[in-house]
Amino acid sequence: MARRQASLQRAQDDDAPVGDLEGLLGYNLKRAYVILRNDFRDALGEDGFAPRVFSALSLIVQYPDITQSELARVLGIERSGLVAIVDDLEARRLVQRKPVPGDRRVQALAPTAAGIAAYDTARAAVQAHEAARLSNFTKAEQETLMQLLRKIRAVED
Amino acid sequence: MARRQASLQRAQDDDAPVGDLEGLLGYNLKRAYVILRNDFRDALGEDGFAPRVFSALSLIVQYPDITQSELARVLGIERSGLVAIVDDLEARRLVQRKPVPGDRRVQALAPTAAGIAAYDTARAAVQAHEAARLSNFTKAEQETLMQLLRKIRAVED
DNA sequence: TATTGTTATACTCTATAACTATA
DNA sequence: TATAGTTATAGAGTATAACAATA
Repeated sequence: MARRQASLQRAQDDDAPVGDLEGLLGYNLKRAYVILRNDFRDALGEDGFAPRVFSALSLIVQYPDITQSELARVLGIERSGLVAIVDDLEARRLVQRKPVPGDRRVQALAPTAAGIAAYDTARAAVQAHEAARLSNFTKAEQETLMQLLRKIRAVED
Repeated sequence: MARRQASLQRAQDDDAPVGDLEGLLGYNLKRAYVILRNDFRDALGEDGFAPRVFSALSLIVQYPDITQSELARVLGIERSGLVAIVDDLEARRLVQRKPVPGDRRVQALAPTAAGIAAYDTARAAVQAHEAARLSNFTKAEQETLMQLLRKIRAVED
């Protein structure tokens, strides 16, 4: 604990906190995550998709007839939380719940044509904002960062 | 959009989503952040510090007599949100609000002896959990990851 | 008995706006 | 006029528990 009682000058320059927090992965992840989440909202505008809704739509478009339970598991959220997300997408006529022959408990989720189009538009906007945010990164740095972030997930208990 | 209608097999293996989302920084950040946040809670236990309270305590311990406004700015949150955090720390007798001679609007924040001890304990626990989470990372990878995450903040608007 | 989708509920996090006391 | 701290409030986001229909 040698840095205690140091000056706050460096922190006052920018909004870069100093000291122990800088050395903690959780803290650095949180700060970076908040920046990207705000970028996301800027990219999709006032009544654009919430991040979770975008992620759900992405999977429904890419894996049509995915069920809600599968979707919840893949996204790492609760089934109950998915209801409002799918309600949202269905209210916008971007996704449709369909009965599955052979198991009447299950609802398969399929994108409408409008859903596919809306997803492509949103994805392009998000990707553009991310590219702008990473404009000071080399391609190699971008790839390394993504790879290391995925590596954290690889060990998940 | 070539991957559309592909199989969900890979996603079903683990909880690793596939497709477009994997290529988005925001998504990868969110997933990694959630893992580290859960680790943080495991590290500090049932009624341990919330992440924000821990961060505030960290700065108060390292920069005693920091004001609430400075603290809010450094942490990137609103002044109003800091009240409950400092209330929490003061209720636990870990931090004290002190009047500042010369400007009676300001409250300086100072850690108590118990606050310093509690911080050191908590920090050690968090660091241990982070080290465990990163056990499959080389030292160089850990350093690269931290550096790239900080680099995202460096361009913040 | 177990699973899918659902509802109800509550709790955390956080931003906005307005207030007060000081400057 | 502007700033520090505060209060009230509301909106996300998300987890838990319980339920009905179905397997």
